[in-house]
Amino acid sequence: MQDSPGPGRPRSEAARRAILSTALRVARRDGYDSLTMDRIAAEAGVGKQTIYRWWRSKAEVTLDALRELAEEQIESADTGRLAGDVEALLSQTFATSGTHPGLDRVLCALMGEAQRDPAFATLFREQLIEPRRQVLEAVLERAQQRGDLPRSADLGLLLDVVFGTMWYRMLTGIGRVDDGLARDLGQLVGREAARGQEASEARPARSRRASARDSRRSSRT
Amino acid sequence: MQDSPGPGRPRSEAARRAILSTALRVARRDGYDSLTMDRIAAEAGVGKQTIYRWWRSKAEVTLDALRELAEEQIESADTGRLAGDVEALLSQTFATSGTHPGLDRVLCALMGEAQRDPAFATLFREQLIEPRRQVLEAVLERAQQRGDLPRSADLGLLLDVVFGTMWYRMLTGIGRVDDGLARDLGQLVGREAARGQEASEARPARSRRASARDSRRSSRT
Amino acid sequence: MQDSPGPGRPRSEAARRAILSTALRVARRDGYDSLTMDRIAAEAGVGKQTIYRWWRSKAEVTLDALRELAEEQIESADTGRLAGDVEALLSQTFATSGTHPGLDRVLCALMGEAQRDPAFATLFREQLIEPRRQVLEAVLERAQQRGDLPRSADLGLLLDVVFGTMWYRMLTGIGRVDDGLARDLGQLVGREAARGQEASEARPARSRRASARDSRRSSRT
Amino acid sequence: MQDSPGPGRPRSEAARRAILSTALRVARRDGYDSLTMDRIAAEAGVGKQTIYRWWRSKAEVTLDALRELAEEQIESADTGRLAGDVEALLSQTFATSGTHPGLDRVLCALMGEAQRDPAFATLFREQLIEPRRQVLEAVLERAQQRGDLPRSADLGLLLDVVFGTMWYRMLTGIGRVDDGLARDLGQLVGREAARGQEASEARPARSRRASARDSRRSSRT
DNA sequence: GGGTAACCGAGACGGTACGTCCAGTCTTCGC
DNA sequence: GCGAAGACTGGACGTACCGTCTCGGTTACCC
Repeated sequence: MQDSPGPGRPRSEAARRAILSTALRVARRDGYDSLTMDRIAAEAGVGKQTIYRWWRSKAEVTLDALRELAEEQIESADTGRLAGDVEALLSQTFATSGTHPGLDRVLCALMGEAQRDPAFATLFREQLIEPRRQVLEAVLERAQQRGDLPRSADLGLLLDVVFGTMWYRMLTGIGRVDDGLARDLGQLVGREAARGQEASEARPARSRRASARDSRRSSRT
Repeated sequence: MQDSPGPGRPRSEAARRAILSTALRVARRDGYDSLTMDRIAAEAGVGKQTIYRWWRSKAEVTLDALRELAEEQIESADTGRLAGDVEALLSQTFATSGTHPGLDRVLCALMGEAQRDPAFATLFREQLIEPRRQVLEAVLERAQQRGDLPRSADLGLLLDVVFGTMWYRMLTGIGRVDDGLARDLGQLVGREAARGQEASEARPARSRRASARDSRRSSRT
Repeated sequence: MQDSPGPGRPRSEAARRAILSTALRVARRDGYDSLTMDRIAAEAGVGKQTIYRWWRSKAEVTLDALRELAEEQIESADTGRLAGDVEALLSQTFATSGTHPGLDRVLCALMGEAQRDPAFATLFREQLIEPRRQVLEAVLERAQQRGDLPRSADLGLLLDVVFGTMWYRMLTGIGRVDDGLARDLGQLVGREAARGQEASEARPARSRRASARDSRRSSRT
Repeated sequence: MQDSPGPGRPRSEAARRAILSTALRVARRDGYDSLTMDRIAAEAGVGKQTIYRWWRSKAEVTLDALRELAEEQIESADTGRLAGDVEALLSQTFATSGTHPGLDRVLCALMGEAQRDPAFATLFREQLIEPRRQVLEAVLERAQQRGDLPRSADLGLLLDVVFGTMWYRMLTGIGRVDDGLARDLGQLVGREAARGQEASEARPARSRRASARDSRRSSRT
């Protein structure tokens, strides 16, 4: 089962890289809205068809570029305390935007695109939203195993709260997305954990979904 | 200080209403993306210039229509308990989307537009985001006066958390935005209040911004 | 049979003059194409309705302005010789364009408008084309009475040739419309007169239309 | 020196033909004024951009269509006599309008457009006006070589007179443009030739421009 | 001297065409 | 078969004018 390239010219890695880097560069420098397929093609020295052969829209190109850029980083620290872990994780996430000016705006633009194109919305969720959730979820589950967080805690809700607050500030421009927010959210999660533990003693461990990966059904209907 | 109409033909109220209702109807029925200036004009029986005379984009038209629709509702209940008040408020907010199918998608689309057009972003924040924040802020301040919520609480953060979670679920499609979420968030705020009270006893009442209207500086830098 | 103005506010002479002078001024300065009804109204300090009440189009306004301007001049000299009379008349006509820069271009623009609007074409012919023809026709008829031009001469054709050459040069920009042309055309008419006299002796005075006012039927079908 | 097509998709000949024929058909049937870019695009089944890629205005499209239509015809007869040659040439030219109803109106409309758009005026002169002049000029030069027309004759003036009279009648609607006119103008030119010959004997052969192609300087200043 | 009627300015109205931009597809040649 | 180049259809955009309308207000006459 070797991946025989089959007949014909193989895909050009150079073109692929040129497209991705051009898309990200233009989007960061001039704003995502001034990014057009024609412009990517022109600036990357590439035919438009070559782009359409591998991606369905400029949103997917940008997402791909972003995903590649972010592939390195997702690493969760282990400070021993839940609040500290969360804070460290968020702080690290926010730092990326700091070192890459304009990246946060591109991120917001993609969230905007996800509202217009359902196909892209799925991709966006799978490749950008979910991976982050899983990292934080891992941190929370580790806390559960340590006993810092009761088994009954609604992990999905906590994920939504943490990432929701972050996205809300980015999207609306209300409030900064910085280390202060990382600390605030870390402490909030920490307090919820403590509170949850008391609750778990009071209430006899109501069964909750172990995984928060799909929190679509996490709320009571 | 009457509003003298000035010279010239007065603005047509009929055209204004036709434009707003057409925009909202089309956006809800066929999706915000199939809403075009040409189509609003055609279906409202109106010249395009008449739209551009009073609004700058279809986003502003839709926002105006939405604002008018929402003008009635913002009423905060008073259940006597903070968690109950928050839950009631959110529940009521979510109900609007329930009774107006497609409205949530329009809302998300507008949040998307706000990412592309800074001028619209400002309008969107001022006319849709901030009014909701103020209603919830009033609830929180009432709780502070009742003593249910310590003076030291960071109201801005609480607002961000509550609305952030709601928007995050709407925008990503992860998790429902229903009465379950209203309850969860109400309880979370309630717990934060209790926790804050203990904290306020421990820490000697660090000065915090009284108003959370501008939470832009609410995080420690 | 006095022209009792009847009831109601009388027409504003000030507005009429402002409209005509504005139209001519703008058309001469910025070109006829940058003349719009809105602009006339704005620069003349007049409501658009006031223009439409008295004229049907900007072409008619301009024609009116032009007609008023030209009302003074049409005066035919009498040099005693046909060629001299024609040359003097044309020379005088061309001089008007010389002293009023941009006027020739406006004239050409009106000829252009006459191609698009049949109603205006009639007006244009009656108020600008025909009056000039009649002046020249009078000169020719005077020559006939003097015996300088045979009765059998086709006056209509001569009028067409003289004015046609002038208009052709103005419209195409080929060749100058100046005193040289006036002399050339004067001499040409003079020669035709002489030639016609010989012909009239040879051919036994075929009946020709006395008036060239309507040369529509002047050619043999 | 072959015309290598270069890279990229070659221009669509089908689209080019569809555009030209649609433009001419609509202009002839419904009048040049009801010809719009949108309509050409729609009826030709073509994107608007494709029209704008190759032409600058509907005037240029129509001119191109007209030019293609006229490419066949310009053929000068040789009757042996100057008057006959001119008459034959004009008669043939007028016949084109006869066999293609509405074509004369389109021609007049283009002359009108030339008054509004200097860029088009140049094109119009080069591609429609000048070619006709050159055919007649060739006839006149042939006459000069035969000795029917004196070397001293002002060819430019004769061209202006002949075409000027024709255009004047078309544009103003005064007088027919038919075989009668062709005969009248032929005879007029014939008489001028004879007259010129006498003059050339009297006056000692004043130097005149050999070519009348550019009669811009043909008149004495 | 109060009606009445036609005028006046201002400017919003429905509508048509414009010329541009971009999306997504198609068609050529060359590697 | 992939890739660069670039022309293609299609559709929305935002602007410019047109010719009409609807205000408040003015100016004459005529009873």
